[in-house]
Amino acid sequence: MMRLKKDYFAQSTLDVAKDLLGKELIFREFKGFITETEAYIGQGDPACHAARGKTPRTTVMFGPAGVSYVYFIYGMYFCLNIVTEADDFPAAVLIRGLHLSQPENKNLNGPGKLCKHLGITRDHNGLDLTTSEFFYVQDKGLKPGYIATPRIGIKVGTEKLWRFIANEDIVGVQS
DNA sequence: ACCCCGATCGTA
DNA sequence: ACGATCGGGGTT
Repeated sequence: MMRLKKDYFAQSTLDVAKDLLGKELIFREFKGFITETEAYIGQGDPACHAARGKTPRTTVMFGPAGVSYVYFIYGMYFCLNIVTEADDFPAAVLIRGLHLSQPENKNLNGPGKLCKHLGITRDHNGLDLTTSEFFYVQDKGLKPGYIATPRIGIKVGTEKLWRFIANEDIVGVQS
């Protein structure tokens, strides 16, 4: 079975964020390899939305691993995360880049652009990627190398190198 | 009820 | 470097 299940997402967030590079994300008719991720861990990470406890928005991050966390930002964009770790341990991996292979060959760099292109909105918050028929992640055997950098767009937690970018030569052109 | 500002992006 | 655009969440 290639599809990633709950045990996979329930691992440490940093491990999942790195390992998701090169995995294939499926959303409806769209299919593509994950090229960039960021880790957010509620405990000790002030940049994480869940850092100051459970709120209506962050509730899904406190729930089971493998569930989508989609949030609205800057009045016009949505960003897709996948919840990680054990129940009641708030953490998630932000999907920042996707190299689409279907239905077109296109590189989607940036979480806002990615969601806009795929049509991911608040309606897709809280979906279980380990059971959904149209929204899931699978392992196609790709294991790209990567680099780690500070995360983008945050003002706290910038010392952590929790952004992971797959090597271009394996999964396609970055930017 | 109010107000500040953000896990972004396109344009300058 | 900056503006667009609006919901979340802390504060009053």
